[in-house]
Amino acid sequence: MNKNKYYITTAIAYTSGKPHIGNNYEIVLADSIARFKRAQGYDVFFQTGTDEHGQKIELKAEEAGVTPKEFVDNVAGIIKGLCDRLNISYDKFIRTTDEYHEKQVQKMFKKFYDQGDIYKGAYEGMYCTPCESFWTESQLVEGKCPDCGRDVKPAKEEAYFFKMSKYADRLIDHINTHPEFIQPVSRKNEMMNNFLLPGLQDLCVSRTSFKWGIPVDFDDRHVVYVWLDALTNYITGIGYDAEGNSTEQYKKLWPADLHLIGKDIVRFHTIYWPIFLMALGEELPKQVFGHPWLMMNNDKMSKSKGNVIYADDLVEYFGVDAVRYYVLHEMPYENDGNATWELIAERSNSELANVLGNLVNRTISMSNKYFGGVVADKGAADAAIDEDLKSMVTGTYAKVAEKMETLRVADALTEIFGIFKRLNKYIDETEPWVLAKDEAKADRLSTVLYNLVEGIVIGASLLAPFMPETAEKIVAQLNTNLRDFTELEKFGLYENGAKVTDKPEILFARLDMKEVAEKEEALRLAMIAEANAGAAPEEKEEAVIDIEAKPEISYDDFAAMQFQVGEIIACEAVPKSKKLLCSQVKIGSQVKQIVSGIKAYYSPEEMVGKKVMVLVNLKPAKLAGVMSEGMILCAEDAEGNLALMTPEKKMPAGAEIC
RNA sequence: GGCGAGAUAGCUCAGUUGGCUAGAGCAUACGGUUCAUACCCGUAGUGUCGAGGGUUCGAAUCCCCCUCUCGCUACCA
Repeated sequence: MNKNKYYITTAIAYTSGKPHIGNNYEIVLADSIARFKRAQGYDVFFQTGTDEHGQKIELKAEEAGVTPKEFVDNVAGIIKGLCDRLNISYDKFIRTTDEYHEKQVQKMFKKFYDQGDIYKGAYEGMYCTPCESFWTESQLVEGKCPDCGRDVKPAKEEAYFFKMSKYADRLIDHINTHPEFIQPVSRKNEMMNNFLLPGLQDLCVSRTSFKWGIPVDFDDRHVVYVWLDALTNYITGIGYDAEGNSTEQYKKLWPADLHLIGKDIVRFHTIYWPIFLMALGEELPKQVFGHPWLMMNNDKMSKSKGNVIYADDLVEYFGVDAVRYYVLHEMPYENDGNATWELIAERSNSELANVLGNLVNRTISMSNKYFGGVVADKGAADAAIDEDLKSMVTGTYAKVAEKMETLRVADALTEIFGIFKRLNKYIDETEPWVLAKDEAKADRLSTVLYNLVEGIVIGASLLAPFMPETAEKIVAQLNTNLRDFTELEKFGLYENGAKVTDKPEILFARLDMKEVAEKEEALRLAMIAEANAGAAPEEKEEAVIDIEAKPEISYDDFAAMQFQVGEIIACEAVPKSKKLLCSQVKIGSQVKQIVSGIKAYYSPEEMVGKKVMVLVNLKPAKLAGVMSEGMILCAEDAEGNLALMTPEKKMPAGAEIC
């Protein structure tokens, strides 16, 4: 055992709305690791929190008719409530609107600027409001945000940039010399191949297009943009000071031992965050683990599909530990996991109710039935059977600890349940009900029951970091306490002659699959109804779309563009591309080949015969290796749906549009 | 298009440097048992190991090629 510190963090949750179980998975995982490390004797500090700035929140607040602060206060409250329901043992809940955080972010920004890491430039491109991301035209997918698939607006703004390239070589070196830094390793390869080796782009770290953020104190038109604001929570939360007056706590805890994050933000945690830290002259975190996602029916959760699962609904129905068990045990290390109400119910029945709950119940029942609840080791051992049991039970801690060392939490749980399965088998081996019929074997029977109780106590103690409530319930029924981790390799510490409860409580009731299905269906319908009710007025509002105004142009600018009606005489999908159609377009007497990114909205068959609006004199270019000699024009709505522009009356191919 | 991962039992997956009749869990069937929440214990399976070719005494494993899936990324006028 040791007194080493262990600083673990989760990503901070964005407060634009209530998170679903897929988001909560991370914090349950972090919690089980934190609890396990604590039990091992580490001086653990576990930080989580909320990311509360940005344009999206500004807009959401406006929609809701409240101030941004009121909005995030509410959501942060919801998130804290979920943490409580999930029994999360965080030591610190940071909010990026906390005053000390905002102050330090300003100081860091200034420091970077003063030392030449941040410079002022201009950002021009397409902006996605929900993602708060700028994209170059070429990055867009079908003219939409490549991240979320939603509409983007052209925008240009003055902005501060961080010189990433300055630190790239050092980072590459660090990653190469610290193979454990990025986990799983497949993510490391992606970062190296896609970003670091080709050359890092500078990162935009400020915005002028919205106000809900931390102001840049020497240039108040700017607010600090998301990553510099959010990532730094890991140090501001424990008392970092950019002017050198960091707290003792900070000096003790930093660098973090583990940043637990979703695989979607690995890039920010393994590239930008380390570089910020290098620029601050601070050490890098020891490990970043990008965990996979929890899917619903192998599909992304969506309110309109009615398949969003919220932790509080699950906790209410299954109980907190059944939910914790499910997400911890069913999530693979590297691939996305899957969840449905049926799967959770099935797991709860087969593992929790049958294996664990029933074991505790039958053991206590027998103790009461045969010995009035008194559990005593009468020393009547059957060496062949008992020693195998004992060595299995006492050998489990080492196996579990080994799995936890590499964050194989699901495997650790499987090891622990091995104890309970082994104990069930022990009952069959010893057949207590047969022993009970023979007075001469009373001592043997007593010892058997003692061994069972002792085994359960050890198993429950190991289980405590993962299912704290259940572990407590078990030892309470056995009238004892959870065992310290230093004593898990000893067998026989249960107080000889102690008495178990005479009213065993059912730990996990068996669930009727039909009822589970009905419950799920009811929630699904309610959710769809809510989504529709919410969506209807929204659609009305979006009947009109405003896009950002472009600079005025002269008539000559306009006249330079040649628009004509084209008739599509043939069309086929571009091989090896996901979104492109290649059309042969008849314009007057000539036929041009034009490639367009509209495969998602029009099939090649339905394109043929259409009269469309074509920009004819656009410089030809190769798309996905296919020559394109113009542009077919489309209208686009807020969702990014495309519609071809066709003449309102019959017009011949080649007719000029002017 | 680039880089990477993968395809094994009905389902989820494990199979180290090639080596006995290819495994585990869940689900299924059968048997045992009755302390217990109709539970627990045991037994049994079934596999063209994605397709094809090659190296080898021997290939799920190594090489080539093909098909499909997935991740990251680029392009998408």
